[in-house]
Amino acid sequence: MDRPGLTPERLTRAGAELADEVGFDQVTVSALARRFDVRVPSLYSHLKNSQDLRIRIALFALEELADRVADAVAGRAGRDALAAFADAYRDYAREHPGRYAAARLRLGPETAAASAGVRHAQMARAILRGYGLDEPDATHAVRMLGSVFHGYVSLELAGGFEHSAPAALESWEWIVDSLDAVLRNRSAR
Amino acid sequence: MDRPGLTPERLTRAGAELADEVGFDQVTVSALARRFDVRVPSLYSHLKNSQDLRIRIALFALEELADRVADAVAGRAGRDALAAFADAYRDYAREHPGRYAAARLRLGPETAAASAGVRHAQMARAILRGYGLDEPDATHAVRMLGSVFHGYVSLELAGGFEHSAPAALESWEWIVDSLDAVLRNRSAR
DNA sequence: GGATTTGCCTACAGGTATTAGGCAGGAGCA
DNA sequence: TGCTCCTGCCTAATACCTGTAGGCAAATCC
Repeated sequence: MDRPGLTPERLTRAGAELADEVGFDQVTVSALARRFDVRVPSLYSHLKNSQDLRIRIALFALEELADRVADAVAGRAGRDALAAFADAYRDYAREHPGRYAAARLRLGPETAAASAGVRHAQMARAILRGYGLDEPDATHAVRMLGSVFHGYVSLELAGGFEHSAPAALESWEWIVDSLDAVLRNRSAR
Repeated sequence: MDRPGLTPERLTRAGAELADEVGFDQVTVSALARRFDVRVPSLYSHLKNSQDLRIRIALFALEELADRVADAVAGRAGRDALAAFADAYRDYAREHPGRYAAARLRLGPETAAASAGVRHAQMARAILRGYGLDEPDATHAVRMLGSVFHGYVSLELAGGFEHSAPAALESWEWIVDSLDAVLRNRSAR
C-alpha cells in the first residue's frame, strides 16, 4: 500500500498538465484523483475544494507565464521588447492552452494582488517606458496591449483564424507592427 | 395541470436571460427546468442535450449582437463607423454579459458558417472599406479589430479595470482613436 | 514498543446529465 | 357525444461530480 505522496504542489502541477490535455474547464477533482490512482476524497486533505484547485492552477500559470515573459524581454527595448513580450504571450498560450485559460480565471482582489499578475502589469509598463508615454497614456497603452494580446490569442485558440488565409502568424506580426506604430506616434506628441 | 408550452425558442430565450443573471457557464438544464417549474427530463423533448442548449443561446446572441451592430453602423463611415461598431460591441457585452460569453462559444465549422458570425465579419470588412485597405491588410485589420474589441471587453467584464484610474471608458476611447490612427496610416501607404 | 499523527480509505448525501418508458388531456374523427 | 391517437410532461433509474464524516493502518515520535 504505497502512498502516492500527494501534496498541493504536485496536485497543482498535475492539474496544469491535465488542463493542457483536456481543457481547463474539464479539470476536475475526480479526473485528478484518477490520474494519481487514488480515491477522490483523498484529495480533499490537500485541497479545500475544486475551486481551490482551479485557483492554484491559475496562480501557477501566472507565475510561469510571467517568468517566460521576463526572460523574453530581458535586455530588449522598444519594438524589440514589444515583439518579445507579445511572442512570449502567444507562444505560451499555444504551448499550454489549458494553463493559459487558467491564467484568465477571475481571482478575488486580495488573491490577485498577491499573484504574479502584478508582475505582468509591471513588465508591460516597463516595455512602454521605451516609448516615453506620460500618464494617463501609459495606462491606456497597458490596457490596449493587454486587450490585443489576450483577444488575439483567445481568437486564435478558439480556432477563429484556422480556415482562412493569410496565416495567423502574419496577422500577428502585422498587429505588433501596428501597435509599435501607435505607441511611437503617441509618444511623439 | 397547465402545460407551460415549452419550445426550443422559449427555452433559448430563457437560457439567455439566465446566462445574463448567473453567468453563461452556470446555465444548466436543471436551472432552466426550475425556471419553467417543470421536471428536468421534460426539456429533453425540446433540446438534444445541454450542449445543444448552449449552442442555441450562442447563435441567438450572435444574431442579436449582429443586429445591434448593423443598426449602429448604418449610415456611418470612417472613424464614426468604427466607434459605433466598437461601442455596440462593448455596450452589448456590458448589458448582456452572459449572452456575450455565449457568443464566444466555440462552434463547429458548419454551425459557425451558418451563424450570424459571418455577418459580423462582413460588417467589420464594410467598416474597413472606408479606410481603403488592400488585401492582405484588410484581413489583418479585421483580425486586429476583433482581437482588441474582444480582448478589451473580456478584461473589462472580468473586472480588470475596476480598481484603477483612469476610468475604463477613457481607455476605450483612447484605444478606438489609436485604431483609427493605425488604419488611416496603413491606408496611406 | 506503545501512543499519536498522518494519509488515504469507505460510506454517504446532494446535484447535474441523460435515457426509457408511462400517463393524461387535447385534437381529430365518427 | 364518445373513441382513438398523439403530444407533452411525468416518474424511475443510471452515471458522474462535489463534498463531508469518520475509520484504519502505516509512519513517526518518545
